[in-house]
This record gives sequence, structure tokens and C-alpha cells, in this order.
Amino acid sequence: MKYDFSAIEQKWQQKWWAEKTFACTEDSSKKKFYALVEFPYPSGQGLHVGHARPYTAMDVVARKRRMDGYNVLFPMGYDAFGLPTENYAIKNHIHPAKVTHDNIENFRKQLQMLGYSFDWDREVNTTDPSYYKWTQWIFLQLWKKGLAYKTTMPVNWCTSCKCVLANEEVVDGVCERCGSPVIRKEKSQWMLKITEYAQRLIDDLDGLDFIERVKTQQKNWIGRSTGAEVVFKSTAGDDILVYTTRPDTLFGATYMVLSPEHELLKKWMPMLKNSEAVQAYQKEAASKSDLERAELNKEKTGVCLDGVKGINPVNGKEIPIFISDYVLATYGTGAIMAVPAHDDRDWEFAKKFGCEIIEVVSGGEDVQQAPFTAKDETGILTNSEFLNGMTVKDAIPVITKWLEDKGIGHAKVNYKLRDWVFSRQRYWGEPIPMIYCEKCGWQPMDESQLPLLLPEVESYEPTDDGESPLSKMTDWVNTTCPCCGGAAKRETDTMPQWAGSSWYFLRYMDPHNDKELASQEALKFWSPVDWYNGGMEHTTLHLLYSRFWHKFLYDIGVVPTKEPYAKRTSHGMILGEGGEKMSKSRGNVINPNDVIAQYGADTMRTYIMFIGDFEKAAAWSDNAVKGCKRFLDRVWNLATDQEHVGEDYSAANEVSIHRTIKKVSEDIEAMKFNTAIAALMSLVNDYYQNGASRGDMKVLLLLLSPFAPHMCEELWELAGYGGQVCLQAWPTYEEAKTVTATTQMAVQVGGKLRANIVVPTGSDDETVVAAALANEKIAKLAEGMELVKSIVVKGRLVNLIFKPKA
RNA sequence: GCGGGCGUGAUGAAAUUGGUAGACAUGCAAGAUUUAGGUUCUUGUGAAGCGAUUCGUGUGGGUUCGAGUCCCACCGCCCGUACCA
Repeated sequence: MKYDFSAIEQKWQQKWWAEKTFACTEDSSKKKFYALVEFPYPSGQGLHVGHARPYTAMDVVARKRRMDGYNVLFPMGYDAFGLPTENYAIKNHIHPAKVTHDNIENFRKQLQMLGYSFDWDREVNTTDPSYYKWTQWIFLQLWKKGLAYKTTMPVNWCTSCKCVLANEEVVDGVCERCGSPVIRKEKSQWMLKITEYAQRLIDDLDGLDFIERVKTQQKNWIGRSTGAEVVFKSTAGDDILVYTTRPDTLFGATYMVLSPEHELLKKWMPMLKNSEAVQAYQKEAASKSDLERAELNKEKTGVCLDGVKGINPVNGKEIPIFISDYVLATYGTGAIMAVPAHDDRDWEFAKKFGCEIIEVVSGGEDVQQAPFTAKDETGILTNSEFLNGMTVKDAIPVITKWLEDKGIGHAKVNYKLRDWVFSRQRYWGEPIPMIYCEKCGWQPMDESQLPLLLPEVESYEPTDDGESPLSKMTDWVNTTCPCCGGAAKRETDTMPQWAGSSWYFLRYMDPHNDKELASQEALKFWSPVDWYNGGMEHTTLHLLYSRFWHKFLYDIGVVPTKEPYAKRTSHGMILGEGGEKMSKSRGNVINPNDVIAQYGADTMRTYIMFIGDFEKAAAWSDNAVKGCKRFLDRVWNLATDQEHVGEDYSAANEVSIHRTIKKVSEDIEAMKFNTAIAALMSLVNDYYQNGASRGDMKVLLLLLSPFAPHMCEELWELAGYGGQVCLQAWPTYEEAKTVTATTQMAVQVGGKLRANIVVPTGSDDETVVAAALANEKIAKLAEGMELVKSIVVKGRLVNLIFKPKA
């Protein structure tokens, strides 16, 4: 009988989707398990193999957990707002909603062709007004709690998208999406105060089962540092506030640096003798793009202020003040005290500009030759009056206390994390439900009026002046103030792509609710997500943003848990044949549809799981795909060509079966899918060797079914085991039956392998040593020797140490 | 620079976490079946040697009865970050 994968796959998919086999409800008799994968952006290219890896992996886990007896929620949806759709719409004059609809149809079809066990009744789409109504609602709650605000500030501006970007969206100084240069632009923007949650976003990582890489990356991005803020007087009479992580080095501060944007400069300008040079430097710094700034930062630049000096508060010394773009306006106070003896950047700057370098921590090399930056016990304070003789660690609290007592400083924690720039000057996003009234200022829309629908527009093109296309829709823009009833204007910017995905996992719990974003019962039942798999590239974007929103929703009593995701794992990328990144220009893109047509979805699934370590990048190989097809063919032929008698496990296969059940069960949970499949291949090899009973075949189909569900269903039906394989209980094993009666053990002499012996399983050490010495080869080696030591590793090997007889 | 990870046959990779290196596949070779190709099946496949043996997990050293695994130094690759005071 031929393995007609195409007919078999269609048959079972039709049955699953028609009968809603994987639909789930809040059924409290079973333990719940919420498995989540990142929903795709429905691009015009359709699903690619990069999607198939995480989706197949979690589908395998979900299918196995269902068989384990869990009540499994495994949903899918579409993160459909965003630029590619909008750009396609502009080019082809089709409404983005239509483009989105068509792309989603295609994606759903492709996902269904792969046989993923999603509960399709729970599908969500972020561009659906019934969905983004709640995205807008959350924004209003943030606004009410003072966590959303509008401010004018220099922002990242993509020159090609004509749109602002969040810090997280700028990669190497260029736009994460299109690769165009990013420049700084003063714009009025909606911001979300993610910084208010910085400490909690760090602290609460501790209780989570996230892979370590994700935790450290998030911690680094949030970038907590502890230190002190210190007031320096100036000869102009103004105070200059600086932030330092090394207050212990205050006596070594020989100059100061302000960022070129520092506000005191405006006030001081008239009293500066070199104001022209200062202004020229400011202008130059402002015009640099991020990319230029990054490239140029090897060489320090700056201008010394001629006419104003700073005063070091610990010794009253007058020290020069510079401006330089190595000091950032957006971090700390935008001003630093420079301690060239103990900071790499200050040292480099001091060498170039001839500033004094005074050692205040001894223990390193000559500070005139290189800075000494160690913060541990190796450094001892010197040239620092009352701090002399202390270690850096001990000196910090002493000097901090001293500053506090004098009223010129205090301990301070800083974070690298910035507030989230939340508006975009584009059409295809959630409208921000805010109204501006000349009299009343910014006013929220009445919640009962939500959703605020995106209006139909003539052109989706972003405007060159940096305004959203919505700004041209005067009918839509002009409205009345919810507060005073007077004439007012709507906000015309839209939300960033990351808005809809920041809470979608909550909507899956109760996707059709039109009263709340999800009911309390559903939220209590399903929260938190038990296992979330997604890409490393979202660690400081989606994953951080959604943790922030979830914490906010927890604070206002909407969700029952502090954290959205209990466990986070991550998959490696799928590369093209030869190990290069898949791309259209290289022509090495693998389309899942082609693979399915040629080999079937089950082969595709099995291969993508067999390809290698799940967490690491893996290169596609057509030959290896064939190998997996061959494996499934072998299973099919074994099941249909041979006769299988007996419901019990056959004696010849019993040990292999118990071992394989154990291995496959453990490996799926540990995401070691490649070795799980290897174990199944071995089992099939055993069946070919020994023959297989009906019972043997049954357990094979159960174990293989999460990987190759269609074929296993068909063979299950053909064999007449009854019911569907996906609804059966996962097989169990007995530890005692994973061992054979006898065990082969290696015999080493002085650590070198010399022989193999077979002993009864569980033999004690003396028996093993005796058996080893009785071995012909070993006996030969032992001639004229005396056994001085033997090491037995139970069930593995015995190592004998001889020395010549005296 | 800094932080994290990795380096194993011709190739993708395994290795019970200090215990027989190369499981399972791919590729290749020989043979069987076939008119032939394909499929399928069998056998072999780290290197050297007729052989017993010897060597072998990026390089060099160390700890250990025993090291792919632990420690030190170096080389190479990948990812993250980017003047965060």
C-alpha cells in the first residue's frame, strides 16, 4: 500500500478543522496548559520555514501535553498592523485592510496545511476594530494613571519610513526594518513611562523560568547602575548636577564635561569668550546621525568653555568645563565630573586635551600611561584626605554619606532604559484615542466611544513634513472637546507595531468578549502563559514591552498575575543551504508549500525538528529532508506490509520500547527534538530487526504522532486501534523495564580501553572486577602485575590500575 | 572595548553532565533486487598500519585512575551591546 501523504494529510486536516478537535474550554477537571508561539506578521510572502520551526516545536509540545491529560490552550493570530502592508498598499493602490485580509487567508491556509493543532475559534487579528478597541482602551488607562504623556524631544527619525522609531528599533544607527539612516529630530511624541517599571522588570525576572540569555539581555538593556548625584558649583554661580557611579574618585575629578545640549549653555553663552566655537560644536553635534556618531566616537572631540569654571566640592579647586558629545544628554544629568585617572573615556579625552590626571586609587599601573578602572578590592584610595586607605567598596558609602551630610549630593540609581516613544506618523496602526483642545489641553476620548476607527483616506503616503496621513483628513481630525464641548482636534499619529502584540496573549483567553478585554474567569483560569517560545530578536522589544503592559494591567486590577509568561524558550534561525541567511536576493529561500507538495507536511515537520539543536541556528539541507521522508516511508511500510500479532510488547523489543518512551517523553519537554526523533528511528530499526507486534506498533504511533500526526492517524485507523491517536493517553514506561538482564561494560587498564565484558545487570563491584580479570585480554596484560586499584562505574566501565610485581 | 556562547568525521549532529567519542541521519563505496533510472534491502565508512596496535573532539599546558566535558593561556567563529559616566 502506497503512502499517499497528500490525500492522508488533507483527510485528517479536514476532519480536525470541521470537528474542532483542538478547541478548548475552561474545563476545570483537567490541569490547564497554555502554550504560546509568537503570532506572525502576515506579509505578502506568506509563511516561511523560519515560522515552521517554533510553531512545529510548540505543536509537538501541545499535542504531547494533551495526551498527557492537560487542558491545552494553543492559539494563533495575526499581528497585522505595520509598514510592509502599508507600503504594499501605497504601491498597488489597494486598501491595507484588504491586503491584510488576503494575507491572513493565505497564512491560515498554510498553517492548516502544516497540521498545527491550534484552536481556530480563538484566532485574533490586531487590526480588527473589535480587537484594537481594547488596545486603545489600555492606552487610555495608561494615560489616566499618568504613564502616557506627550512631549517634545529629540527622537530617532527614519529618513525612508518618514517615521519616528523607538530606541529598541534602531539597530547600528539604522532603521531596524528598512536599513535607512536614522537621524535625530525634534518632535512632539506620545511616550509611555516604561522607566517607572524598570526596577520591577529586573526584580521579577528572578522568579521566571526564562532561558538565561533572555534574562541577561533584558537586564543589560534596562542597565541599572548605582552611584551618586553630586552638585558642583560654577564660577558663574550656577549649580551643575552630575551623576557618577564612582563618587569615591571625587578628589580625582580634574575637569567637567557637559553634553552639547545641556541647558546651562544657553544661559552662559553671553559670558563665554569662545561662544562661536561652542555654538559651532553644538550645531555639528546636532546634525550628526546616530550612525555618524557611532563611527566618529573613536576619536574624542570637544570644546573647553572659556569664561566659566567648575568648582570641585571636595577641595574647592577650580576645574575647566568642556562640552563634548561623549556625554549624552539623555542619560543621568547630561553632565559628568571627569576622573581621567580612573575612567577609560575621561583618560582618552584628558590625553587629547591636556587635562590633569591625578591618581586617587592606587594599585594599578602609572595612571599617566593608562587608566586604572578596577572597582574591586585591588584598589586603595589615595590623595583623597579622609578616604585614604579605604578600598573602593568601603569608600563609596563613606563619601556618599559625607555628601548627604553637606547637602551637596545623594545616592542615586540610574537606568539606561528610556521611555517608550509610542507614536508613529503612519496610517496603518491603531489611532491614538486622544483629542487636543486649545482650552482644556489633551483629553481622552470617552471609553464608550471606542473603538476609534481608522478613517478611509485617499492616500496612505506619509507626508514629507513628518505628519501622519491622517492629518489631511480634516473631517476626521476636527471634533469636539470631550471636556468643554468646544472645537478640538484628534491626535493624528498612530500606535507603533508593538502595541497590539503587547497584550494579545490575554485576548486568546476570551477572544469574543465585547465587554472587557477578557473576562476575569477566563483570565484567572488560563493565566499565566505556561510556556512561550519566540525569537531572541524580540527580547528587548516585544517581550519587554508586553511585560511592562502586563505589570500595569496587574496594578490596575485587570489581570491576576504579575508576570505574563512563566517560561520562555527561544529557537535558532533556519539558514539556507550552505549556512547563509535565507534571502530573496541570494535565491535560497525555502517555501514550505513546495516542501509539503513534494514530501508532505509530516516530513516537513519531522525534518524541521530533526535539523539540529533547537536553540541554535541550522542550515537547510534537501538531502536531510529526504532522509526524514525515508524514515516515514519505513514506518508506513512496516505498518502496512508486515503482519503484526499480539497486543503486548514483544519480548525482543520490550526494553527498547520502555527506553524510547522515556527518551522521547523527556526530550520533548527539554526541546531536544532531534534526539527524540533519533530514538524513534532506532526503535524502527529494532522493529525491522526483530519484527513488531500490534502492541509494538501501537506505541510507536503514539510516540511519533506529535511529530507526524497525519500519518499516525491514518495508520492508527488502518490498524483499527479505535478512536484518534491525538486523543489517546501518552504511553508510560517502567524504569525496571528499561534495563536488560545483562550489561556490557568496558574494561580499562590505566584509563585505556582494553576489553568489553558482559555481566549480569546490577552486579556488585567485586563481581565486575573478577569478571574483568577473567577476561582473556586483561589476563594477558595482568601477567606479572599486581592490581593496586580498581574503579567501577556502575553499569558503564571498570578501570584497573596495575603495577609491576616487586 | 564590554557581556554571552561556540569550536567534535566528508556533512547535520550525539555523548546519561568527569566514565567505551562519533548514537541517529546525510553523503560516499561495494553488493542484491530491477530491462534501466529511481525506490527498497544488505554490508562497510574518523585517521595510519597486513597486523597486534597507535593516534584522534581548534592550539599549548594542567588537575584526575580516567577529560569533548573541569582549570589556565592562546587562536578562530557567532550573537548581543555600543562613549550609559
